[in-house]
Parts: sequence; structure tokens; C-alpha cells
Amino acid sequence: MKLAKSYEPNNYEPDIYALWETSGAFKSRGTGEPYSVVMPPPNANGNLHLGHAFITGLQDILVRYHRMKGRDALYIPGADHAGFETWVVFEREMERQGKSRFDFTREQLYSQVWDFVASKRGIMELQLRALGASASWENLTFTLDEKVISTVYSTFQKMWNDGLIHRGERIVNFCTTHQTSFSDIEVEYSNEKGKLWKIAYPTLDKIGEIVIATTRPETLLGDTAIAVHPDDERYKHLIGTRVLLPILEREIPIIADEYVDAAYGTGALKVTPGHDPNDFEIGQRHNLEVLQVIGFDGRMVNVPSQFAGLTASEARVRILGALKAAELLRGESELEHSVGHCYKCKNVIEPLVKDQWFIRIKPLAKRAKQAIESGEVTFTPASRAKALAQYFDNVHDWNISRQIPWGIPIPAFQSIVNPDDWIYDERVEEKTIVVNGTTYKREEDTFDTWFSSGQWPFITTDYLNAGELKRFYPLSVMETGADILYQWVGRMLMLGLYATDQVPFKHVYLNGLVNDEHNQKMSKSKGNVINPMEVLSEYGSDALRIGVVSNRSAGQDQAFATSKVIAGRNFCNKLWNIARFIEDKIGDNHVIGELQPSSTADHWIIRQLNTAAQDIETHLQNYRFSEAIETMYHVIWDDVADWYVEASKINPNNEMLSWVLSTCLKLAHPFAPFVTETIWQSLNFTTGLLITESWPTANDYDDIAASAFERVQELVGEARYVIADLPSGRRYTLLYENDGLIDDNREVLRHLIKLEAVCYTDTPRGLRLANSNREAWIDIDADTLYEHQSNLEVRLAQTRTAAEKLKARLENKSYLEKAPTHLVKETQDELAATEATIERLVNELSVIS
RNA sequence: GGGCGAUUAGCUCAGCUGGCUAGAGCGCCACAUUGACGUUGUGGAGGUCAGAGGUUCGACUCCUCUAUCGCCCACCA
Repeated sequence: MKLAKSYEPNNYEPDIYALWETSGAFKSRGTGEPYSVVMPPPNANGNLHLGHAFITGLQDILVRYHRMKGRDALYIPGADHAGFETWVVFEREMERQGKSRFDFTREQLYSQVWDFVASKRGIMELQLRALGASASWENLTFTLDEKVISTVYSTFQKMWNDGLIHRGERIVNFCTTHQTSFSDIEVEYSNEKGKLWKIAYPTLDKIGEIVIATTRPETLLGDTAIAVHPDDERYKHLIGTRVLLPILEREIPIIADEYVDAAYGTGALKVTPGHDPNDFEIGQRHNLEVLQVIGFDGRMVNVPSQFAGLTASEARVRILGALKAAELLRGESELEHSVGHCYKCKNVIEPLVKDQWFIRIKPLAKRAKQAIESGEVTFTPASRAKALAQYFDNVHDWNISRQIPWGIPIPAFQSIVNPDDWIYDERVEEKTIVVNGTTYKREEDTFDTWFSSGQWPFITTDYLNAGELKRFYPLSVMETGADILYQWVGRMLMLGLYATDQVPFKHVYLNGLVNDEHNQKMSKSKGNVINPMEVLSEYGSDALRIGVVSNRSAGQDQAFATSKVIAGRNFCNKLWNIARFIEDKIGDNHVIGELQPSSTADHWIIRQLNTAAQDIETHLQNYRFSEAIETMYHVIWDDVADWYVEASKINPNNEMLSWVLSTCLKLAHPFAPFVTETIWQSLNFTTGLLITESWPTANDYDDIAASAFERVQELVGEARYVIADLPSGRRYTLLYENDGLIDDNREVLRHLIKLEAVCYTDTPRGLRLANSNREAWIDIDADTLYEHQSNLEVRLAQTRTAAEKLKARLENKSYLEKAPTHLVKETQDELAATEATIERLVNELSVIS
């Protein structure tokens, strides 16, 4: 025997993975219809988390299944430089060493982070291997690879030429801690309690005043107007006049703008174009000056000396004090409002005006929306398609500038003589370039990571350069987290359609989050992160995959349950032991031969496995992973192990056993790749690998024989149920009379029911197995029989209740008229069978008494 | 303020187009047993499918409302 008594995954997994990898099983085989999945690139700098185990499982199941179906399957792995994420980690590391980003040039920083990431990148790749990802490693793409940068540049240039890129001063979401701006969807909003202050702005003669309401008095120093609604009778007469800005005594105009809600606050709004996105827009409409009073470091600038250098919150206190002293405060009230935070450090995002690169997103979004509505790209769960379409309707221009050295430099240069003269040029390693006699200095910002990863499908397949993976674009399916639907899926769709004129993927499968065991979101700060590698080393990679994929539906966040991993481990061990049993019968080098079913069990198991293979296919075609696993699990454990293997102990059929095992291994392989391949290799079924075997096809069987085995199962079931209620500790004998089925299956029945014997008799006695409707009795004495009476009575009562229900249904005229005829027929047949059972039970009871 | 999702056995969750007695794993109870497997076998207990209406011959499934929980989006000072 090659196979040890129980399956110890750690002893086999690394070798099996190495076997797959070295034999080239993960590569495109070059024939067949392409099937492609691209891995959402994990952060190169970190460890994988449990969510990766889940999504890698889903992706790998699809790839392995389609590979076995004969498709030219390709699973492209990736690694993400994770611009901002990694930068934060790196900067913290620098701080620990007492250094600052300002001590270095962009090039120096870039190469330092590069080394930092390079030193860690291998970890993540090893972990993906441990998870069993059947990924084509030679096609691994790192998000800062040369081909990524060149594709990103060509897309940017195309957009530049198409007039989709513009640079301008706009309000951006700025994190003063991290010194970078963010796109709108990177800002985390939360509702917080704050205060609304009412502040009086005196008229020029200081006799009258207009009172405004604000939550941010510190920005008052940057006000350049007061706005009121044009139809607001209270203020109509003031429009066009000027008032004095408190503290500074600067004159500012009162203007009218539709944006103002007369019902809110006092109906008068202080306008601070430099520090509020709405005010900025009002300012644009009215040509207001933009004043910056909060600097990019979060401290007050361009303000009187008593405020200069204060943080915004310090300045708020001082300014409120000054207003109070000047008797200009007109009240304060509590309110709840939404405040934006940096998703990394949680500090308040400061809206600041900055020169940034933007993409005019509307035309791209329009097209992406059409692709969804026309069904060119479909979604699981389907409801998310609508959400994404709505997002496309409302999306604002996309700020793609980031003030972080760790990223792809924006290939643009600015004339030193004319600040409005920008040119596209890829010589980003040069600080200045000279073009046509003019000196240009380079843009120091880098691209938003999502700008490059939004091009991932056609970058990884090298589609635009007609690379050798071109045929894998568009991707067959994009499997990723529902939490990055807008950030990533939306951008891929827009950029893919723009750059390649077709959808980047045909289907999107969105997975939910894997929460901790108490259904709380896992996070480092909460300390509830479960390390997949620990789970894996305790239970095995296959067990982890089964545990995390099973019993889960698309898009739904769900708790991690160790119990499901345990179920997975137990299943692997069960499969292992089925193999051990069969190995013992057929030996280690059995070559699968002609299938020759003879027993009823043989025919039955062919039918069961045929059906299971077909059901698993249907489930996977519909992305019903849980159901696919469940089908696989139960056909192997319930049908093969509990029935077929047991029956085989009486009627061994080595050809059948080897076929059954090989079929089980194929059906289970996408879900439990390691244990199945380990068994396949140990038994030398073929000289090749299971991973590249073909998915099982249906085999012929005799349906009558298969159904006969079901009759046997029914008899076994009833006998076990009845015997469980009889005195334990002894074996019983089954008597039968004129029953061909029992006669043919005497030994099987004896074994399955664990009987003393199965004997023919002319004079039946004991307890009739009435439910199964066979001429069969459990041989027990009169006293035991009498004690067993109550059990029979219970069964009779239950059967009668069932019959009543069926009768009631058939007495319903509407049911007979409106229900489909086959259903009515079924009900009638069932009633007949139930009534026959009642008769037998009644008969049996009368015999006893 | 809008939108989406969830609520099914003690726990974690399935249940696709409405149709047998609502399922799985783990846990629980009883029994068995050790030449495939104790990571086992056999039998069993356990659910008024969140609540209230409605549509239908028939509702866990479709519709309306309510409650609780969660997520996403939104520039209301």
C-alpha cells in the first residue's frame, strides 16, 4: 500500500504543486477555445488574507474545471505595487528610521521602495502556490512592469490626443498627513456630530448685518463672498452690496446663486472657494477670487500672524474667540453631518485647490453603461449591474494625480516660460527636457493606481501589442470583490472599452467579504485577522478551499466558519480512504480498462456519477460554486463511500472500482486539487497528471438494474430504522418469501443491514418490513414483536397524516383543474402508494395482536 | 436623503424559473464498531422559513407594509 492510513496534506502539497508547475500544466496548451481568468493582483508587499484564499479558490475552480473540459485555460497571476498602500507602509518604515521623504529625490525614493517591495514579493507568490492556484507563472505581471507602463502611457497619450485629459485647478480631496490627493471614491465618509455656528457679517456702515451659518468658521478668513438665493425675499435687497468680513474687515460682495437653499441655516452662505467644493463651483460661476488659508500641511497660511501656523482646529477655537470678542457670534447649534476621512489614517480630508490631472469621464461612462445595458457584459449577482450603471450616470471627472513617488510617473512636461503649455513626453527620468528650443520641466506626480490597474485585462494579455496572449482577451470572467465594483470593475470597463473597443471581460462574478467567526469585518486594527496559512497548515489547502467556498452565495459577506474547514478536511480524508480501499483491491499500477457493470450497484453508481458530473457542470456554468461542491461532496461520500464501496465488499468488480475512483478524483479535482492529484499519482492511473485529464463524460448503464439497487436501498433503510428500535447488542436475521430482489442480493443485504443471516422461508414470522413492500421479515420473537407495536403505531399514524394531506389536495377542485397534469398524476400515485402502506401496516398490527 | 442586501435548525449558511414530508456542514442524543476511514458507521432529535397583509389551486420563493441588522452612494453650508 502506498497510501498512508490518513491523509496528511502537508506531506504532499508542496511536491504536488511542484509537479504541476514543472510539468507545464499551468501553461496555455495552445489548442481549444481560450478560457481566461486574470487574478486581481494581490499587494506585492504583504501577506495574503483569508479573502485571498476564498477568491483564489473560486478562480482556480473555474480554471481547473474549464481546463478539464478541454478549453485552452489560462490563469494569469499578478502582483500589485499598490501605490498608496505600500507607500504608507514604507513611509512609516522611514519614520521609524528617522528619515523623511523630503530628504530624497523621487528617483531615490522610487528605488528604495522598489527594493523594499522586491524583498517581500516572493512571500505572496509562495502563498498563492500553497493555495493551489493553477496560475501561469511565466505570465505573471507586476503592476510596474515595463509592459504595464508602456501600455498605460499609450492609453494616456490616446486620451490626451482625444482631448479627454485636462489639467486644472480644482478642489481635490487632500490628506494632509499623507500629502496626497485622492479620487472621490477613495474618501470614506462618516456621519459625525458637529456644530453649526451663526456669524454676523456687518454691512459697510456697520449698522446692518447679514448672518450666515457654517460648520467651519476657520475657513472664514478665505471667504470671498456671501451667497443667497436669488428669490429669497429676506436678502433680495442686499444682492450686489458689500459686507465686511469679520476680523479681517475685508470687503466681500453678496451674490445670488441658485445653489443656496433658503431654508437651510440662515439662508445665507459664506463662500470659500479655496476650501469647499461647492463654494469653488459658485466661485467659478461668479469669478470669485480663490484664497488659500489652509496649507497642504494642514496649517493656516496667508492669514494674520495670530492665526498663522495654527492647525485648522486650533484656528477654529481662536477665530470663534475673536468673533465672540467682536460680538459677531449669533448662536451655535448641534448638527450631524457627513465628514470625509482618509481611508488609511482616518484623518479628516481637507478639500484644497490643487493643479491636478483629470479625465473627462462622461463619454467613457456612457459607453460602459451601454455595455451593461446591452448585456455585452453580465454580472453575478445580477443586481450589481444596475448599481454600476447608476454609478456611471453620476460619475464626476476623475482625478488621476497622486503626490506619491511610488507609482507610474505622469508623462507630462510643463514649459518654464508658459505655465499653460503642457506637452506629452515619456522621458520621465529627465527632470527637464528641451523641445523646439523651449525648456520643459516634468510633472512630479504619479498616476492613481486605479488608472493603471483599470487597464489590467488588456495589459496582462498584451492585447494592444498583439502579443501571444492576445487571444485570451476579452477575459472569460472577471472574479473580484463586490467592494471594489466602482473602483476597479467600473474603471476596467470604461478603460477597456476605450482602449480596445470591446468589453474587457464577458462576465463579472462578485464575491462578498470573508468576515471573522463573529461576522465582524476583519481588520488589523481590530486584531481579528485570520491567517490563511495557519488554517492551511492545520487542515490542508483543499480543506481550506472547500471550507471557505462552500455554503456561500455571490456578493454576500459571510462569516468564516472553522467547522466548514473541518468538514473539508474530513471529506479529503474520506476520499483518501475510498482510494485506500480501492488500492487494496486493484493494486498500484492498475490501468483503467473496459467498463463492465454487472451488479445492480454497478449500474446504479454509473447513473449517480453521470448525473453528478452533469449537475456540477450546470452549477459551475451558472457560477453556483456552493451547489457544485455540495453535489460533488455528496455523490462521493454518500453514494460512493456509503453505498457503492460497501456493496463492493460483497460483489467486487475491479474495473468498476478503478473507474469509480478515477471519476471521483476528476469530479473533485477543481475543488480539492491536492488530495486528488496525490491519489492519482500514487495509484499511477495514467502516466500523466490529473490536472490535465478530461472531465468525465456519461457512461452507459442499465436503468432497470440501477433502479433495482434503489429498491435494495429502501429495504436496507427500513430494516436499519426498525432494528435501531429493537434491543441492541445482537444481530438479527432477515426472512423472505418469494422475493427475487432479496434472493439476488442476499449477501449485500446481510452486509449492509449488518444481519446475522438472510434466509428463505415458507413460513414467515417476526416483523414485516411493511414500508418497503417486500416479502421480508425481521425474525424476532412474539414478546419483542409485541413491544415493538408502539413503534408500528407511530409509523401508521404518520403515514395516515401524509395520506390525509394528499387526499385533501386531490379533493381540491381548483388543484385538479389548474395544476399541471403531471403533478396531479404524481399526487395520485403517491396517495395510492401511501394507502397501500397503510394497509400493510394495519395488517401487520393485526397479526401482532 | 437615496439605493442595495440580509433575517431559514444550537452555530455558520444553501434553497436556481413558486410544486413531494424545507436542506447541508458542524454541534447534540442513542447505538455500533476497530482489515478503507474515529478526520468512522447506523439511527435520531431539532425549524409556525423575522412579523402582518396580498396574489395563487399552491408561497421559504412573487407583491405591499412593518421591525431589526449590515453595506453602498449623495456637495446641503
